[in-house]
Amino acid sequence: MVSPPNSRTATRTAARAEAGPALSREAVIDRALDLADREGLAAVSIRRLAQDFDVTPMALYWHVKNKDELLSAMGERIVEVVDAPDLPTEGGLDRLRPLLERLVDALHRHPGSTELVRGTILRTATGRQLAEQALTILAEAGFDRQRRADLARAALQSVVMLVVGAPGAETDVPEQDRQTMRDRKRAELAALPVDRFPHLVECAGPLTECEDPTAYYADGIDLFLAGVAALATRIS
Amino acid sequence: MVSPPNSRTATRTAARAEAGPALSREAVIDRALDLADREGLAAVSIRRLAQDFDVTPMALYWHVKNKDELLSAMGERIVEVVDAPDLPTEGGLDRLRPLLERLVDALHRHPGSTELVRGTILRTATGRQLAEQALTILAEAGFDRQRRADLARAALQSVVMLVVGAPGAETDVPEQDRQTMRDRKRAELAALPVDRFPHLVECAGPLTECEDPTAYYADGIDLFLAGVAALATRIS
DNA sequence: ACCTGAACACCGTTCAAGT
DNA sequence: ACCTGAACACCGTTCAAGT
Repeated sequence: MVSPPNSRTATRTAARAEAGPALSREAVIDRALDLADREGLAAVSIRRLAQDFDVTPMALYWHVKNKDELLSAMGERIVEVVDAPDLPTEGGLDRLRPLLERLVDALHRHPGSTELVRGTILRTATGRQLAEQALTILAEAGFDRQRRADLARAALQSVVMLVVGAPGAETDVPEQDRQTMRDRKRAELAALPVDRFPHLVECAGPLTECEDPTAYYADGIDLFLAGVAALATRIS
Repeated sequence: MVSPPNSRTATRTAARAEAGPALSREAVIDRALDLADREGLAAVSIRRLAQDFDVTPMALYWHVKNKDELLSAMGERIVEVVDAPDLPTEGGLDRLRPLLERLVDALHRHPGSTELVRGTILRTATGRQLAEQALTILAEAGFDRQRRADLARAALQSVVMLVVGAPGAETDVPEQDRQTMRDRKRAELAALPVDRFPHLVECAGPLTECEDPTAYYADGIDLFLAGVAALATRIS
């Protein structure tokens, strides 16, 4: 029994059929994002990705410059899908809300890589568009240059923080271990001495698990907007 | 010419004299924190630390369980130095301010490792004390269990965010390259088309460099407290 | 109690070479 | 244009052995 002349290619093609699309820059980035969501950002390695594509590690270097560039591209990719809203000419600070909501939605699709967004947001087209819109709204609300820069930054960072810091967001650990991890944390808090940490014990549940993500994100955005609105009344 | 019987020990002792204190769990953690501040968290490796102590990598495993435990210990160490204030019985939500201020001060001492705090804060004694105090204040302000859990979490995370997300905080890059990096970013923003990104161009400076850190942190805490205060008036 | 030596399974990356 | 092979310098970690 002899192997067919191109058995190696054949098996590779078969593996690709399982693995999905052929090697390309886009495919690499998407696969890296999925991998990060499933097993954590630490699981993303050039060699691991190459294995998934049934290709040698060096093949990836044709499509991405190096690992740093891959990580940047992942962050940029997450933001680029945001469909930035048109900026109404009226509406005051409330016009910030749709910006933040859309960004949350985009980040929430890839929580495992959301922290990468922090470093890339001002380098992507849509990220810059969102920042420009935020700065415009803040300028019209009367904030000076320094203040609106800080508030725009805080807006974007708060959104990132909401996602990566959500209760029960253990994105650094493989998917199947996450619930175990949450349960362990919760039990740890619940077992604290009640006389010294009554509130921590009482809040063990809501501190370790997010029952209603929609409400969580809405409340998070509310908090930020309430803060900005309060500061705005102080200056006028 | 023969070497003295214990020449190896002698040179090692000499190296230690340069390197500082002898090997110990505390020393390892402190050195790791300093290394992270100078060269970024990525520069912290077991082997690199061992080299700094003039010792084999395996020697470290006597003092720390593994690298993960070292990273946790670094985060815990940063928080443990906080001298949690006594909680006044009166004063309302403003009592949150000293909590956040002291945490900012502590984090600010090790910006390169501050992100590690996110995962360890509820596992340290002082972290739990701060959280318990925050929850107490929020409970007395009338927030329900779910809300005060989310707000306490937001409080601690906002502080972390303020430090790691400060303009010009390029903690992932070696110390000597940071100014260059900031200048590059600023130039990039300033070079954007003025017709499409007028505010981004205008704010290129304040977005990439922090002129007055004290004011920056104070304003950041103000923003959060203003938000919480506004939410508090909505429920009562 | 504290440290070393040898070994293993990973990692990113370069460079010349293949098709 | 796109991929491979070989090689290099790193990394975390285990285990048995030394003192």
